[in-house]
Amino acid sequence: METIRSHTAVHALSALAQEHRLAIFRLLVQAGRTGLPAGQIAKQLDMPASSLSFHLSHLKKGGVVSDERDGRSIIYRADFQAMNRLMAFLLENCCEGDACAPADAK
Amino acid sequence: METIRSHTAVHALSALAQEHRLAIFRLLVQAGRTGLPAGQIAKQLDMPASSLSFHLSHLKKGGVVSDERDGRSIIYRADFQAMNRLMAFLLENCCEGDACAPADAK
DNA sequence: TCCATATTTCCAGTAATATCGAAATATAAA
DNA sequence: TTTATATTTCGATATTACTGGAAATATGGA
Repeated sequence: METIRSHTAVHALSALAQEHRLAIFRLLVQAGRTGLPAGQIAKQLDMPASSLSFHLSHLKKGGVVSDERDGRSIIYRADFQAMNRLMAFLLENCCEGDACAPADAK
Repeated sequence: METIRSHTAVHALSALAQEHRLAIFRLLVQAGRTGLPAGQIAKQLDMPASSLSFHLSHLKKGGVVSDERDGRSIIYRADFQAMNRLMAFLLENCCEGDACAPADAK
């Protein structure tokens, strides 16, 4: 797995660091590979189309979701690879190689 | 492992969603259980004491680091348990129980 | 072509966040 | 008790983010 840069991680994190966007992302996580069209997300989370669109583009720029047009809908999906890279980055080189605190903390 | 609430996750994520704070956090991750005094962090990342303090308190409020006074220094440590909870929350109930996309994406 | 549906872009107002010097606080050493 | 060190709080300013209605764009169906 390739490693990411710090500012890439910041973008991903700030994409997720907002109630609405986190809710959108988690909905997409649950939807899995199938994903969800924007309209479905708007309906399930009860938000105005313009707000949703604003947040979706933020999530996309942050690299944590992808989009694909399907007819007049646009399907959004969580990017699981990106998430795994982000998590690896957060705990990179942890604990100076000692008995690993993250692992023990589980 | 207990589960966290959405707004707890947002606080943790926005704590990490900033270049300086992410750098501080990753430094603390590398330091492991030992942690680092604020002054050491300031020196290694070359930032003004007031800025560092602002960011440290943000990280603390976000629950991703803890602090402990030691003489006139204050030792900061990454909270690995909190991180594990956060990561679990992000991928909660993924993929409707199908073959799991996050696992495959590794 | 003309209309309906799905989504995005634009805009302006409002709110939240980042910065860092100076002053304040807490602890330890002389 | 005076002085030095470590860190935080205050305050003013600058920047960035959030919101949602209205208009624009893209697609598909009649």
